[in-house]
Amino acid sequence: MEVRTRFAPSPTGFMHLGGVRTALYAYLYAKQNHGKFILRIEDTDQERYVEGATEVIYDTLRRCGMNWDEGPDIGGPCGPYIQSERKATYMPYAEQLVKSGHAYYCFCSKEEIDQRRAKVEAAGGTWKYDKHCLHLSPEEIEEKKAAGIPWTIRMNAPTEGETSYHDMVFGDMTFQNAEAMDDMVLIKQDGMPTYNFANVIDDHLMGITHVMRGMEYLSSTPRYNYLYNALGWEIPAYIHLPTVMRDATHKLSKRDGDAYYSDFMDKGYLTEALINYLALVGWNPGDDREFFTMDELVEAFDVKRLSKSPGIFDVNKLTWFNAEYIRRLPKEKYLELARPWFDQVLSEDSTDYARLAELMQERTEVFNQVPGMIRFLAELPEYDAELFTHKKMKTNPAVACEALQLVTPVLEGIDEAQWTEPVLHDRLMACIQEAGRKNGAVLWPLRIAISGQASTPGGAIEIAYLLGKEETLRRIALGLEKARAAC
RNA sequence: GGCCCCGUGGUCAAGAGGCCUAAGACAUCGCCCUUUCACGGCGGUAACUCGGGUUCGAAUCCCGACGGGGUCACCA
Repeated sequence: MEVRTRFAPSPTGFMHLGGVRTALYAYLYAKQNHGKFILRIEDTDQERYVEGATEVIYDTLRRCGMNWDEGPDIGGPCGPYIQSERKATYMPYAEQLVKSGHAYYCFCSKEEIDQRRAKVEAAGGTWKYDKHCLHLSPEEIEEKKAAGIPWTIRMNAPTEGETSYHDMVFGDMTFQNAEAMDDMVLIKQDGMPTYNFANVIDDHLMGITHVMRGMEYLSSTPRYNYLYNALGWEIPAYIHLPTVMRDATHKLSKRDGDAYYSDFMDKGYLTEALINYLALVGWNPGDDREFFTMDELVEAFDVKRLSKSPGIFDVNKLTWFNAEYIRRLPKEKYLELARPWFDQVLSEDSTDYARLAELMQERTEVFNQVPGMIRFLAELPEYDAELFTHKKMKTNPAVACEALQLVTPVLEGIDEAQWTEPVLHDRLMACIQEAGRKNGAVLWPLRIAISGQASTPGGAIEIAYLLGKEETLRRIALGLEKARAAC
């Protein structure tokens, strides 16, 4: 039988990383079994409708390389793939369940239920819908409906016995019906199905063979199975996934500002790196491989190697992956991606972007660090003369003074048109040798003077080249003053 | 609180009774390379939650405790 998995997000406007990972595993499982990956939008909660939210889902999935075989935009044999457009398909099944005694009309208002609930809880009990409307006669039901009293349809949950099912990750699960089941609402007052109901109906109608979802559904699965059985449908295989956590005690959540796919894209993470990392939170290939393309993941993925315990999302490791992916980028691609970040503080008219990109590529972990790393090129930062002191280079302000004086005429003597790294290198090295100095003793102060900071992308020569003759000389003069004042 | 799940270093994790004086990766620390930083190379610190069993032998099996998470909506 063909494997069919689905990703069924609700359109909230953002793609949660936990959701991205769930989608990823569902995609991988389908593809490695040469099956179909289906996208379904679960928007039965009309109050939560968000403009443009489905586009966010499409866009994210596409950029991640998870192309769906059936979905709202491309259609398919089981459409429509948006639940709000399927409204009419759910009611008949609900009515069928009413007829067979597995469900019933309920006319209780929210307020009435709240009251009864409060009473039970005040008495120290645990509330569960009390089947108040279960035994309404057909006449009573018609009367109430005719009177315009809003109604819902509730599942008539069994109060005894137990339900068992098998999960491909967690193994065999057994629940006492009295504990795990309740008369959950199937059809809401607005006529829309609840998630619980629509999910079951659609998964069946769309031929989903393997249901992948977060482990928070582990304990509600008996209720879904009850529905499948009541409808006479085959229960799908279940693959519940461990939670992605922020730390040991908190889930990744929007409050951290680090839970959404877009958060990471905005910061300058690469989708490939994110996917690669995410795949490894909760799953591992069983060997030491860490780098995977999507195709390699499809090949290597194995449900049996899915973890049961929650995984903490480690930004450190993600960042390392990102840096690795950035280093492996072709030069041109790097420049293309870095350009907007360069533009934040520099202009291509005055800076050799291509060269800057070469220098920056191996130092970039996340693109949002780039502006801060190159800002000194646009403007010499305030710095302390103490920066001229470096024990290993054996420099201090006094040494810097001499070094800068030594170097000034040499640089002044270089023609504007000759201001290239090779020329800079040769002239500088020649004069250093002639003066009998150590490279570091001259180049360290030079770099400090022209950059104003201890750490820069590239050494004195590269920085001088990037800055150009005029600016380099200007900064050296400034540095000289500063060094002098400090001796 | 009831029910369910989980428990190897700071993090991801290998480990499915002896191969474990417990792998690898990230992070961290030190050294080397180097005109800084980074990259790279080398090395170090660091873990089987605890307590009982079972067994000749347990990180691996069982029980309990403890810890953490999940779930108990007309939200998904």
